[in-house]
Amino acid sequence: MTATEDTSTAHQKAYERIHELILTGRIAPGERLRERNLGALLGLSRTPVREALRRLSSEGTVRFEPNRGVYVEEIDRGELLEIFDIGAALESRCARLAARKIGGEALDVLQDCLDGMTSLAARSERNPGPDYVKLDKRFHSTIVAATGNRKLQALVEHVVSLPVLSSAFRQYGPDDFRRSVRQHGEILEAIRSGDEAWAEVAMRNHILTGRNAVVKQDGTAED
Amino acid sequence: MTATEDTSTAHQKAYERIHELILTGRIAPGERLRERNLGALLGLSRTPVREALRRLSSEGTVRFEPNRGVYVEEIDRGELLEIFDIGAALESRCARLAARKIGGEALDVLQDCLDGMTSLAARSERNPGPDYVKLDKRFHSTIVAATGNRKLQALVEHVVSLPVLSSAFRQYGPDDFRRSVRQHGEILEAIRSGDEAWAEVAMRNHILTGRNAVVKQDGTAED
DNA sequence: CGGAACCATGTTGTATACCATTTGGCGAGG
DNA sequence: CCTCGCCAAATGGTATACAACATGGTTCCG
Repeated sequence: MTATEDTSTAHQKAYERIHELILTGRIAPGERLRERNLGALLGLSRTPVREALRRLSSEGTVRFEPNRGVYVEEIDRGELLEIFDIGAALESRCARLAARKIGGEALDVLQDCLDGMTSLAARSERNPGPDYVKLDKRFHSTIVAATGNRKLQALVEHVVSLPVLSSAFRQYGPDDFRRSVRQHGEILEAIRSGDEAWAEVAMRNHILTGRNAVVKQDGTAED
Repeated sequence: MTATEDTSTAHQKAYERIHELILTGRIAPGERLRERNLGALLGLSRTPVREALRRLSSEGTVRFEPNRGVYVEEIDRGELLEIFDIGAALESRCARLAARKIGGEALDVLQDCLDGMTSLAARSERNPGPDYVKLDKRFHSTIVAATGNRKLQALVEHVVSLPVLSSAFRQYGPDDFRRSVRQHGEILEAIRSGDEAWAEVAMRNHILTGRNAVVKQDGTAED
């Protein structure tokens, strides 16, 4: 394990695995999720699986149809771009607040994430894989947490979960990942120096880069 | 029942009731929520209660501490104001999109909500009560749903759930409610006419009015 | 031959049971 | 008298069991 993930509880594990399955496309949009099935796959009972699905439902990633099952929520390009815009607004705001309020401990975490992402992006010729995504996630989460606003944290966690990661996962090439790492470095530097305006803009730049990647993959290209 | 609420499922009922208990302050911030307790109170087993708590947790309203229980999330004035700003940004954006995309059916729903709120606000000398809040919620939900963006819908649902309602509930007087009704009328008119800029501004005006109410109750005044 | 009702099967929704962990109190020992 | 450790009760975490609903196939009737 590269990231120190809290897989102590079953539902947490279920959430992470299912989320990953959806983001990586192993479970396609519109596809049905059978609770018993997932439970068997993860070696768990239906209960924690259901809790994970509730959470995913609350985040808008899946959809409960009463007595008729759970389905992966479809999302079209327009929606995704819209969400990127919102994510850019929210996260840049968080970066600004973080630059003002962040403490040394959180800065260390950010540095660790950055180091991890750097080595992953440098080492592999291909996509860095799930570990990279976890670090990316953690980096952003740490910044949002540094704002001290828990509700805001929950919010960004949701809006970020899908677009940033799904886009990153899908069609980023090695160069894209390296650029992403560089941008994370800029964000960290800006926050560390306490430059609110820079932090805000660096984050916005980062998110909109991801958005652009989605724009460019114009939907005609299949894997 | 004034609003056509979907209380068919137990967890839905649990969610609404618990949410209401928290918003109305019957359960105080920081207080512990015991699952068996709530189950007994609502006439349900722990399972749907737990699912409701998971959802509330995902929304940032409560906090799960592993093996140590669920607690109502505390929120200070600064956080709340911050959230209002975000809510203003998100909802005004939704209003703009809704003005472009909304259909006749959704407009009817909005009109119904407005009518209901009007009569509730006019009739009672005191605060209109929970029914008003449900209509308010439904009004906003309908607008967000009209954007056609499910992820965005989930997002706004979360950000709105606490601030708009809790503030409205707590210290609005009859005049405040009447003004709120008038603003809803403006929003509906703007959306119906398809005037995106107006819709956006009308919504922002509405949210920031609520924010101002929070600012004014300066924390020194007790009930 | 076509359609509708019924039944079998599978899946979700909810309740209950069991296990792990925490917590508060009591008693023994310093 | 204070402290440490053990024990019991309570509570959360997970698994399982049961009930309600949806679905697809089959059969019976028109």
